[in-house]
Amino acid sequence: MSESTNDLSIKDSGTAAFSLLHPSVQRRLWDMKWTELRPLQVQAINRISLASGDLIISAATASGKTEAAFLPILSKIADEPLGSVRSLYVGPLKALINDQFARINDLCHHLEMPVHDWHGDVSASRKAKLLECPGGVLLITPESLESIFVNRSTALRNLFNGLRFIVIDELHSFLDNERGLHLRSLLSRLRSVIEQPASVRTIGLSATIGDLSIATRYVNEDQPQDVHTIDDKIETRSTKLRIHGYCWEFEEEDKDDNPSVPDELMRFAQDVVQHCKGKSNLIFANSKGDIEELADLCASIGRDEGINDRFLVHHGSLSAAIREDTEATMKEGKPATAFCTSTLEMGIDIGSVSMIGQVDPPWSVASLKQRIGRSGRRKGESQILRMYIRCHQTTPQDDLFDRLHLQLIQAIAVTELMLERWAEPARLPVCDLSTLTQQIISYIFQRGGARADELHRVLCVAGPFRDISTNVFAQLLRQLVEKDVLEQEPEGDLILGLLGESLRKNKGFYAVFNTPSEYSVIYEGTILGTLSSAPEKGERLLFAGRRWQVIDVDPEKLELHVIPAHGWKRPKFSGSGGEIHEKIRKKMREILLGDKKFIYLDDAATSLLESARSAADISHLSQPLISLGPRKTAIMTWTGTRIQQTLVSIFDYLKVEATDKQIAIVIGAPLEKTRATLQQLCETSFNEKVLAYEMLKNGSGAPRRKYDWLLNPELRVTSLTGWLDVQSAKKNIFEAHDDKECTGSGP
DNA sequence: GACCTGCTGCGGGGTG
Repeated sequence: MSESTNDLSIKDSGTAAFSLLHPSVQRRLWDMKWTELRPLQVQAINRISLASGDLIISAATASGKTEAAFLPILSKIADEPLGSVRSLYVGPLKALINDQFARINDLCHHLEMPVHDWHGDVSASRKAKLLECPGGVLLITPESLESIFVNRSTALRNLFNGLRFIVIDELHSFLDNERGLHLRSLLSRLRSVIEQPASVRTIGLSATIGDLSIATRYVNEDQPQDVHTIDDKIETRSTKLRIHGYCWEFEEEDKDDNPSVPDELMRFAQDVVQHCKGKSNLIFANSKGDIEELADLCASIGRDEGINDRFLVHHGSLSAAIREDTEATMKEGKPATAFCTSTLEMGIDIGSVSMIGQVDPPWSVASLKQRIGRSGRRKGESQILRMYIRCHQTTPQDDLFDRLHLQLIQAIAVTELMLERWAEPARLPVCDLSTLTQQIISYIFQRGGARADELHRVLCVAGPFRDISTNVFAQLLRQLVEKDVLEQEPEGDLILGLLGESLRKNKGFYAVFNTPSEYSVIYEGTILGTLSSAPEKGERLLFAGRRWQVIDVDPEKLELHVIPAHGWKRPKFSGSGGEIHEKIRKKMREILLGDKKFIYLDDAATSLLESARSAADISHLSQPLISLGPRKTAIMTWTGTRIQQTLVSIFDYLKVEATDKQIAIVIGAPLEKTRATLQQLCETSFNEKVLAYEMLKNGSGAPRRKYDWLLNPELRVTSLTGWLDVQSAKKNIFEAHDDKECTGSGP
């Protein structure tokens, strides 16, 4: 080795940590001309090299988390012989795995360490190579890990028997959804296959999250208190913020093929183009339709004004080729703006971005934080965020909730909460019988059959489905036998029935999340992406940042053929939204009823806030109940999506007409009658099951999971009761009701 | 009113 440690100026704090690394890893860092280890990396190296147990590294994007984990991991497994994968890396995206594969391979330059990747785009021959000679590091998606359990069950033990580390990247993206539950189940099943599961350490890499206790429970449910956390909260980059307000009369949808563009919409798009000009930018919007529409409008303004910047699109309904094209253009570093959904929120490297735009408020503070983190990644640069908020033009005769400009108020609320360094704590999913069903099928197929008590032990006692009682589990098994998903053999073993076998054979089996079938949009044999519903033949269409005309619709093959055209029409996508946390709505109350000034608002936003506040004042919004005329009363709930939905189902049950108005529930009854209803509500004790039945009957608001259609009503209700929040809903009403009694004055 | 994520086995045909 020609270099000596003297050539390095790795700072003192890092020297000791550096000395803990394997000589070949050290040598690679010299090659790469690293001059220092970041504090986060020093901590992680010490922890992984010198201690035992699980670990969570929580830090902003681009803080060097991957190296923090893999420098010491590679050092520890460097001299282990082949014969088993030593470190399993699970990532949520194929693109992320490709990125990380290159980075980890790079670190292994001087090591005799194989690095394997396994996901849907990896060739069968590469997969065969791993199966033939397992060793080193394996990077994989949860779905591909599932495919190993289903299709390579005999190779499982051989592959993983000597496993030492499990790394879960972007851990925050797994905490509160079915996919994360799926992954937990797979990892728990993996441990049950290997000889010394206790010696496997789990390391989670996460963006900064609100509540680390959920993440520690995710990583080690038995001993969450033993999970060490490295929380790198230091945000050295400064943030520049601006909220721009716009206000116009929105047109009804579904007009002709060339809708006119209102002046204020034009002003908004021109502002976006001005702010973006000559730089690299990401503009996030809340819907794919918005993205297509705005990208088209900005591109045409750019052309008219002779601006050479590119305006691109990126969202989940576009083909991989188009998305990769956008990513590549962004990476080039030439002036370009990508209009995108949360597809560009996570850690894929798209180079340096100078400005982040957000059209309308984001649904969560956590997501806003992630988005801002994508800008100002060069040393010394600040993060720049511009929010563009579109509001309805209103007159005093309009609906109260339109006059409150809730979009703007929500934008200020998430901004304020972000400045307070708060973010939504995740909630682990409860009573997810759909994902449990998928795991039952998977386990039975892996083992070629299983007894009921064995299934229960593996999935519900050792695995993550602990919140499901023995009784409900038995009911579920009976139901699955009834539906022919499972069959019981005379000796008592459960095997797959006809339906179970066909579900398992379907290539969609490996994912636990819902994916409805959609139309492919095709131009000259190339698939541009997908649409959930087909426009009529001859209609115009904005798609993938270009204008098209539909020339053929094939409902059998689900194909939509298009040719370039001039007119335009916003495309329709289907989707269900997320949940808004109650703290955001509480903050909105504070903003609407207070008089605090916000320096980051532009003039238009400031005057919209003023008019919202005066509407709030005139309508006595601080009161818990507001009369909206002879037949309508608003109950001011100021709470999150889940409690709102629970309250609506309570009113449905009481046969009272109720509508969710974000910050309130509007009752179809006069004030006095509503007061009586609330009195009744406070005195009644509700059975959650009854409410869940009510919600199921109305078919609205409740989450729909992939295999819910296999459940009978009783099991559906059981899984819904885990989602409803009756206690908090009643508390919300109690407080409002008590408040009224205390103040003794109605509006 | 609204995001995102993932995917195997097998048979047919072509090439060296």
